[in-house]
Amino acid sequence: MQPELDPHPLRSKGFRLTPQRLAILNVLQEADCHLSPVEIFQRAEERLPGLTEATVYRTLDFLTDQGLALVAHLGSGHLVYETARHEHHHLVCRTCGQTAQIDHAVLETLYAQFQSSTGFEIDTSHVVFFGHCPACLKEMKSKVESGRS
Amino acid sequence: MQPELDPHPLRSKGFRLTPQRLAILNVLQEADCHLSPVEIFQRAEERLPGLTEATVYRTLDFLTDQGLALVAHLGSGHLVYETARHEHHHLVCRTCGQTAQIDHAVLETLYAQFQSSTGFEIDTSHVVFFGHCPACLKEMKSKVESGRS
DNA sequence: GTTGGTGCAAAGTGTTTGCAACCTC
DNA sequence: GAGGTTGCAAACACTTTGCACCAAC
Repeated sequence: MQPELDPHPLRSKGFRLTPQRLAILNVLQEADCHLSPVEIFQRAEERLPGLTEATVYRTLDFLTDQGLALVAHLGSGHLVYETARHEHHHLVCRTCGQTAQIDHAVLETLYAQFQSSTGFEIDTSHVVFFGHCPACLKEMKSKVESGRS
Repeated sequence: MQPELDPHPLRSKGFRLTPQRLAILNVLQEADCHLSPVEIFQRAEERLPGLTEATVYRTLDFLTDQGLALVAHLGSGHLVYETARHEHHHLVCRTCGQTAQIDHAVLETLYAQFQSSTGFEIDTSHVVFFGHCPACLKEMKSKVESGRS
């Protein structure tokens, strides 16, 4: 049964299993949320002193190519990465940056609609919405109130 | 009747109406699509020689704050801007970068669902989806075909 | 005339790259 | 041992900032 037990898809694809790649994968899996390259570097460097940022960038790129990591644009124009393990989506507050997760099921119907109207197939593994969180909404509305009459 | 005819919301808010701001606003409105800061700089600089990139960045930021421009993350981790005039959304191909527009109506139902489940109010002015365009999809599928059996 | 806005140039940030040494296979 | 990976350091692209001058009000 050994061959099927191989825990590292990288090996089976012919890539080398380096401490750097393992450290970064572990960071992503343990964080279980989106992290910026710098955050990933900091956490991985704790486990693997001597790790460099260049390697983090290269590895994140590599892991994304191999389907082991997902990349998204959560705001501020920069990229964030997360493990490819779980199927969920993000809702980001434009005002405070707070994020909420969206259940995958909610989007399924919508995907079908998009696909039939545009031919595009939505990347089911990760979608990001921008909006305003309840707290910021409240604040914005109170400003409007005080503004009129 | 003059006061009510003022065509520039900036003036009425107490901001100055400079050639730079007008040029950049015009570029956004005429492009009628998303542009990167560099593209905006290039186009605006044709109309207003001497314009600098620093001013473009400052102005885009300013216009976004004032609600006259919208900012979005369309891929590659960088920001793009567009006029706040029209209500549409983007679908970006992760493979080739091609974009499609999505009708606003399609999303309205979804927004309601999100709002009730998370309390977030989706930014109705701009949403971006990532996926794969028909052409790239076809290519990806043919690769899978050739890969198996 | 005031004060906000711009140009200029420099610095800052995040990311990529070339190359020799290294380590996984 | 061979070749894929990494560390190092430099280069790179994009964006922001300080300050003096200018122009819109």
